[in-house]
Amino acid sequence: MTRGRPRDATVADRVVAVAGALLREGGYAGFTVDEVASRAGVAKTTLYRRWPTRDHLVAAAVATMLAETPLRDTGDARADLVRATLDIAAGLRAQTRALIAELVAYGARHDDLGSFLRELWTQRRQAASELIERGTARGQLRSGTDPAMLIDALVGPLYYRVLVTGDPITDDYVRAMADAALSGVAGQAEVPE
Amino acid sequence: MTRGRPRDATVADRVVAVAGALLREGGYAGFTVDEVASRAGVAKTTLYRRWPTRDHLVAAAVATMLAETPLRDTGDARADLVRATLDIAAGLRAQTRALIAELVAYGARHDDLGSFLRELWTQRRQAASELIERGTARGQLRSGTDPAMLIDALVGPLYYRVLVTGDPITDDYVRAMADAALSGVAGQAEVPE
DNA sequence: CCAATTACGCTACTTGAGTTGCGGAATTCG
DNA sequence: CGAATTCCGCAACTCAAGTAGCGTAATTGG
Repeated sequence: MTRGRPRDATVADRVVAVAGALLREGGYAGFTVDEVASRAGVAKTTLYRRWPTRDHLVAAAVATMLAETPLRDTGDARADLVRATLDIAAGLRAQTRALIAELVAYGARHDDLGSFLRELWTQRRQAASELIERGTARGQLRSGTDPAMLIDALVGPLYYRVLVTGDPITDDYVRAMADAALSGVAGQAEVPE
Repeated sequence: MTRGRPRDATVADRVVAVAGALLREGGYAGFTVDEVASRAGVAKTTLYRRWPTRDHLVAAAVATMLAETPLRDTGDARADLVRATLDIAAGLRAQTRALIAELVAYGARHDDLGSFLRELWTQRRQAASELIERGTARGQLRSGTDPAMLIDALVGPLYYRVLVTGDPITDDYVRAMADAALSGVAGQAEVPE
């Protein structure tokens, strides 16, 4: 069907794997496109034919690194949300702050890359929204709770601490903040238990 | 007292002014050290003798750009906090997202620069903390309110929206979120009015 | 088999960040 | 004044991101 020489299907996998390894090794520093190309046994130009900038390459590597921590729906919306928030906090602690910050900066630099990253977050937020709506339907959260605002209230302070203030994120902190958000934004359950 | 040739005191002012102008003009892109040096009539080496990296230079320029929106204490802690949060939201809207994101990334890249920036935020947070404590003392906020957590709840979602999700920040959104934080984290006033 | 087509590798290039070395200018102390 | 000291400008350099041109390999259609 397609006329010319087919793309080497192994290139993408090899490159992303090498890129991820380099990021884990030396973090943001020590990540050069030349090194990725050399280690993956690919010409730099080939690399640029698939990922238009270094930032795109980093983003691709990080996207595959994001362990998909699934969002469980046990029927207790509050407990599930607290758990999910704790998971996110753990992820933010584990992944170097620098990597998160770089990703954010990349997203701001390139519109297309920003859309790509926002797409990633949106998928995860979508699942959380549905969980919140089910919880609302069950009467575990105040009716009229805006899912987006609740998510912002739960997750926003975490990113703020990691990216801006640098304050530590303890599990106690997360729990306290989640309780506050659930009582403030989500209000009291109308039909307690 | 000091022996050798004194530093040209006008250099810093000129450079920071030029840097700020360049940032306003072309945003993050189009900001090159060479261009700053050339426009300020200073050798690039001189520039690097004062600011160790380009990031430091950008940070210095932005720091002076930060219009010090004062935090007023009218005696009504809740109203003052809502107002301050609206001011911050306005600032986040005005300054290009890219600039904020770059600053965050810079802070993550260089420890020293990160400390410098965190120092900036800390100063402003300190003033807010004191306002919250006065409000608590007046009984306008639940006693035992943790100032840091309240600030996180107020401001965190804003940065989260700007940096991560890209969702817009309307005044209505800010007000709703502030109300929720003030009822959730700060609880009800023990001595209403 | 042959032409068109597409992917790949290689070399060389441009641009901007950051460094190095040196000579000259300004200032203080003796 | 002269020596020590510190700042400045200049030119040349290294390094990494990203680009351009060209030759070649692989594949499909005729």
